[in-house]
Amino acid sequence: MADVARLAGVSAQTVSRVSTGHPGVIDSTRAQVLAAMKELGYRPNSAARALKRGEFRTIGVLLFTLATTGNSRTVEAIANHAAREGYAITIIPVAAPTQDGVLGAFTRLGELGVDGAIVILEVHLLDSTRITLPPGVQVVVVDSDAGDTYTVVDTDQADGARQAVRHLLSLGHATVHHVTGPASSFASERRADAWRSVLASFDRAAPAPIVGDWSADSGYAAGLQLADDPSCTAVFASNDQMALGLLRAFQERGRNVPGEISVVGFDDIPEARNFLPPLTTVHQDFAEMGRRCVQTVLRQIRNEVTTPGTTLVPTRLVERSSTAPPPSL
Amino acid sequence: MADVARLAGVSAQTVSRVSTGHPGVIDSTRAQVLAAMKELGYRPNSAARALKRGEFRTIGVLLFTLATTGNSRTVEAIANHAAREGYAITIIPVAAPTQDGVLGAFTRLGELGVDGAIVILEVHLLDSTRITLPPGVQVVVVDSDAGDTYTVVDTDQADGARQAVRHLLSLGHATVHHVTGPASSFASERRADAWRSVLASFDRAAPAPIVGDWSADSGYAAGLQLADDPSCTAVFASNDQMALGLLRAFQERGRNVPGEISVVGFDDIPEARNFLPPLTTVHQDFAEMGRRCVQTVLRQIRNEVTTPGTTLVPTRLVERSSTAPPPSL
DNA sequence: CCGCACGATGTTTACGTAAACATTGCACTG
DNA sequence: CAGTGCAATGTTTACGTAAACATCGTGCGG
Repeated sequence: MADVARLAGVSAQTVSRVSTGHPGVIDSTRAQVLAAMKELGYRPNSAARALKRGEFRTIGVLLFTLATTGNSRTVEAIANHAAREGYAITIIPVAAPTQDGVLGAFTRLGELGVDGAIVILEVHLLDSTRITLPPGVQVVVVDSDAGDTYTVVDTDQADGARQAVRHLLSLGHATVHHVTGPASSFASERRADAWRSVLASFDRAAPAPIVGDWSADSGYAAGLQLADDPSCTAVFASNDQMALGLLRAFQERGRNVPGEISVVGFDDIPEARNFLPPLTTVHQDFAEMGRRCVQTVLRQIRNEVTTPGTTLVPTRLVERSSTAPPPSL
Repeated sequence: MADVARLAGVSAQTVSRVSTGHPGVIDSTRAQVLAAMKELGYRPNSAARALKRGEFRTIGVLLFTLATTGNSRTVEAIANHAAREGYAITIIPVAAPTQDGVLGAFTRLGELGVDGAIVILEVHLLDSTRITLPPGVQVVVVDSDAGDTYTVVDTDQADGARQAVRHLLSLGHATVHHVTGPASSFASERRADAWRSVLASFDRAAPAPIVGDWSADSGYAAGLQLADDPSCTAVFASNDQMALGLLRAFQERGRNVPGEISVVGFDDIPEARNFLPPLTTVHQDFAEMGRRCVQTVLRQIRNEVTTPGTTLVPTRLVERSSTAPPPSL
């Protein structure tokens, strides 16, 4: 900066004013400074800026994996909205889905130069008293019911699942089987709860759910099991990948979808409309998730206040060709 | 830090020594300092650290989207390996796949406090003379042939495509159709080139390729076209999503896969093994990609030298159930 | 028993920026 | 034409840390 000032024949402060776009610099001066900056290839040093300003203009995103569609799309939306607000995002991978892994990630978060953080983690990993948030770092949590402690933004899991199950029942199915995500997942738990409660509200017996792990393979395994149960005419899978596995299993066992069995997924990944048959599924608005996360953290950062509470992002059922009335009708 | 020093009854420098794990501090002193840190909830200020040390321990990742499997899995691997080396990663989304979008991203990169960067972009967006790299920022490029200018790490696209095409020819197919990715994609171009050259080396005519856009929908559209061509018995799709679309189109048109038509994809996304039928595809090792990217940038950062050149990550064909000899045999 | 060497700790300083305050000069008013 | 006010620019200082150098004390060899 000093070099630029010298070359432009002004003070360092004027250079600073130009580089921050401050008003009160006459055009001719500004032009000189800009020329000098260009000639010397000057770039403001962000560390010094952050030090001086006391803010980093960076948001940390803590997550365990980017491999799930939901996470990667949420992160993408977060990155885009943050960029629009002039914030960068830093990914902080959680080494292992354990208390220690989370603890380590939070430690790094604290050392990292971040004004706020978005935590995309199963909540039960968060409730440890050992985790101390870096002071001054505002946090927003996704996929969690910690609404009384943290600020939470989440997809309306329950409503999505309700729509799925009601859709199947309204087609005439006697009941709906369910393939869940892993037990550790809050989202999966919510969806299962909603599934159970809708069945209960219609006085239908809830078959024992089959526990999957989000992978298509686990859906396939579940499908092999369900295919042999002639009473099974409708399955609600907790995500689209598992639904894909179901479709394959039913196809291999000669059970026609949707003729004999209907399948509904969750997420509406882009591929879902090209499954065989095209999948009826619950659409999640990941872009909106990201937008609200960013909006919420930024509000907290700017106000320096934490307001616990949960924001729900609505879902909607997308009807395609994997659902139909049961064969008996 | 001053407060901690006062409470512990030592100098600020000693606090610094403890917090950086410097040797030469007697245990009793260290314990006092640590206690004081804990009591006051002290966290080192990373901006000041970065300013003093002249490094940020952060790597920027420039990309256009996280929505493709390849990108998100590569980023995940990058994040994990970087974390292992004590580096954080910052995502810099490119607003639009245009020169201006890229330019903006590079500008932000320069302001961002980053020791190096990994650029996951189509190369033709990079060759603008308007793009000036921030001095001192080392760059590694993915999905590009800019090996003479930048350091490039990439999947061995050509070899993967060659394996796919050779596999189909060795099954007895007279020729192989091809559904490409978007014209702007370097990876797609490479795969198409390899497809063409293998056909040429076997003296087979290359049918006109169909241009897709990576989406399953575009694969479906291509499939509808190909299904009506009775001479088409084998298709190589440039990614798995488009292969999925092909499968649906063929199924809808009553063309049995693999009985009448064989399909090969590229990427080996986790879902591919649960397609109908399970997809033969070229496996990409994204984790290895990420590892090499990080390794390469870090080497550059540490040596402060740029060594142009290309590192290729090998691929391998995974044979599943979507390929078989052509019906005539 | 003196002095030297080394280990432990303290003091000074600089990293690059921007806020706060100081100064300059010019236009406009009475 | 002097005085006033404001716009443009300059000067000083502090942000939190860690390297470099300075100091202190202790143990050991001669």
